[in-house]
Amino acid sequence: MSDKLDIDQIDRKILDVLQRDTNQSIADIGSKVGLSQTPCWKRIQRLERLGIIQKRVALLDASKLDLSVTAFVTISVGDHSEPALQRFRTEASRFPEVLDIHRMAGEHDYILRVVLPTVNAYDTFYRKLIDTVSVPLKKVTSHFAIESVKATTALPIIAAPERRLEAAE
Amino acid sequence: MSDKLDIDQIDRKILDVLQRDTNQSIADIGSKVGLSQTPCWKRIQRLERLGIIQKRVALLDASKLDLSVTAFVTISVGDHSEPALQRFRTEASRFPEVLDIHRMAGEHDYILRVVLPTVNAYDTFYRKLIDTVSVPLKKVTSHFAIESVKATTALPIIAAPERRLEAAE
DNA sequence: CGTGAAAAGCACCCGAC
DNA sequence: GTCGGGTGCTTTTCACG
Repeated sequence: MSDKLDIDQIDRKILDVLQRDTNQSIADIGSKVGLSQTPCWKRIQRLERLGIIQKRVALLDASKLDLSVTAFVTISVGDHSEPALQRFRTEASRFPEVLDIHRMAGEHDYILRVVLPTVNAYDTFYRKLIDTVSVPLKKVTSHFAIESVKATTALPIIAAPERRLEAAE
Repeated sequence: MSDKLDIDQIDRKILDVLQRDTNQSIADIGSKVGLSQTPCWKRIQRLERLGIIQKRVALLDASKLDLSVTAFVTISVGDHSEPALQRFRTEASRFPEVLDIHRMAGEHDYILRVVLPTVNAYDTFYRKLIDTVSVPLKKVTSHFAIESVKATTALPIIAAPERRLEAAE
């Protein structure tokens, strides 16, 4: 009824292919990982059943949707009681502009990644956030990203690809 | 030959559905946004052609893949000349552990989001990074995430859903 | 934009090897 | 694990209103 969580190298290859592009037939994926349709399909089913494949989604181009401002907000809360923390989390999570919330070790309690159309909108968001969480925030600092150098959702699951020696050197 | 970048409310609904789950038939999506198959399909094609839908991917569960450590690394580079910056970017981008690189305004030059199996692995990564970029780094600070409170790839594209009044208040 | 429908491809599920 | 095959859903493409 339940599977062990054994993931071999072929499973990892399948995952790596899928986390980069799900627009491929199972036969295609199979040939990329050295498997024929049937077993490849079975493995994918299993990986989905195990929850290792969480979901399949479309990634959109933020800049083409008027969402050019990314900000990281570091927050130190003033009240560390459980109910206060819980309230902070659920309230902050409600904002669709807040894509990620990480609880941190050390200096800050939380880091939020926020995406918005303009810096102006950030100001509005910022006030609404402080208002809504109804928890005293000790320190809130905003850091704005100007440019995205790299952005991927693909996890490093293949045994770190050996860096090839540059041919041109 | 080319389309204007006009996205109406129905397009946004389609995008919102797709950025949460691509495992649905076009008929399903259509019914969710109030469209029948054919026009819904045509809109999706257009959104793909325009590059607003960048790609379709599988999202994996990092914790089930032995990738429980997330770190944010803030970096200030010592040499701001173009070739040095360029070298830093391309070299840092090569690391599969580095999921995101943002160029920042203000205090830090860059923020990296790094995913790794253990804190031990972070140490190895850290040294390799400093070694590889071969650019003097003025200041490198590591911030570790202990817990993920929220994590989504879904952009806030629907006109901010009005916060409903809580019924229980 | 809608309907209806046809063609092709694919996911999905066999059983045999 | 492989292969071949079959069924039904879906995508993709029509014609027509």
